[in-house]
Amino acid sequence: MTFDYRLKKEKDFNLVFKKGKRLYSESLTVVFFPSKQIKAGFAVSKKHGGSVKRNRIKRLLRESFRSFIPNLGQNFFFVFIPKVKTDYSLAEFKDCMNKMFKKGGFFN
RNA sequence: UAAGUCGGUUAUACGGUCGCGGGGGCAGGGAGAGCCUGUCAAUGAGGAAAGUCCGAGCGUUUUAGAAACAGGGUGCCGGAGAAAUCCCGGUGGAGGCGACUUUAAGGAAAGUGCAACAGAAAAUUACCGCCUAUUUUUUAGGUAAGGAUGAAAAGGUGCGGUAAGAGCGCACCGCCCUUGCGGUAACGCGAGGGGCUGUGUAAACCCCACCCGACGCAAGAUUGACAAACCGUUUCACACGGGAGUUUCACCGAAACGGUUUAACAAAUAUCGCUGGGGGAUAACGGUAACGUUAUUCGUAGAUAAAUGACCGUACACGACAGAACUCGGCUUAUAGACCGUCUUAAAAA
RNA sequence: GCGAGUAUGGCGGAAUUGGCAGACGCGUUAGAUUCAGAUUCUAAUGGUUAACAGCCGUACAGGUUCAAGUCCUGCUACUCGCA
Repeated sequence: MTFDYRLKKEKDFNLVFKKGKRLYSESLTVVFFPSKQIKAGFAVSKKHGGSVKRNRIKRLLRESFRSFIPNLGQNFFFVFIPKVKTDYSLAEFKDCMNKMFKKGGFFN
């Protein structure tokens, strides 16, 4: 997942959180808002654990989002919020993302 | 062999595919600029990166300069080091059969405070008791052995002594003074003398000695407008203001006018600070050691919503604690498993 | 990243200089009042125990002291400030 696909600025985050819509699944919440580009950000708080755990979660989320980029037709800002659990796995995140993208109709 | 003691090392390894961070080479595009694209081979978290408990560099504040007070810190001796409350070696105390561990360890005879309850009394004490005289139950005197209270009761134990007792006398121990020897020193070992009122607490205030200005990379710097900085000229003045505890001293003047500086971007990192530094590894020499000196060699993260992941294969001990955010030296805390060495005790054998 | 603070019953919140920990309020439980309930009144209320005594107990682990919620050190959790 390259530099261009990342959501960075605080303005953008605030925009998405204030005006965006939400979808829920077992281990993920996604907030999205239409825009010019596809960009994704990840909100992982201290509730999820120490810095090692938090980095691990972000890596897994980035990896799973990367696999969906070619299939996404419309341009949106996404913010993913994982739910607090003891264990996380890539397959679980991929599954949840797939479900939510189908629900929202983001695929081509 | 068992139980222990102290110290050290390591922190999954190798290969393949996709992906990420910061650079580099090559090729192409472009007037030009890492401005864009492609490609190649390298490279990319720790022993604690953590806590932020100390110290230092570095930055800003007047170049942090002088003195006094306030505030804070440290406190056996010697050494190492840029420095430190750390580190190394020793001394005394405490614990352990021992290897060894541990220790904020100056001053209570400068002064002040506190010592609840209990007890007669908590610092020049006398309730019961004991003894003597008077007397028959008091009064006066002597005394601090015994009782009782307490965490602590006025050197301890024994013998002598006495009306009863008491360092009143003696012996041993403790304390203080003098002194000899050893040690750089803390101190140790010994000799002589003194009968030797004076509790504990300074991690209570405090005294003594030594040290410390404050704030921190979210420090701070650069680029636009308002403005600011610098330079020059003129005028005014010795007052006011300027340091993030206070006072005094030192130091720095103020205003007006003229000139010079100004590519883009406007973001809570656009650029700098931002990584070569008291660096690491190996060897030799000096030192008990911390460490020092010399030689050789290595080139080693620099992000900013913030880089290490996914999948597959092989091996085994089946992988703990855990993620750089200016840098370095210590401390403290978390930590699976494996390996190496040191010494001690007990048992057995020789 | 840097700096500062707080922690005491079920909850809020006291405890002067170190000297009997849990004042006070709320809640809970039991009893009384009532036909019943509310209100009111009384009692109990940290743990261990059937109960008493004793022991333990101020986030946790040590230290100083005769004695620690209080002083010192470490550590954990939470809160606040700084562009």
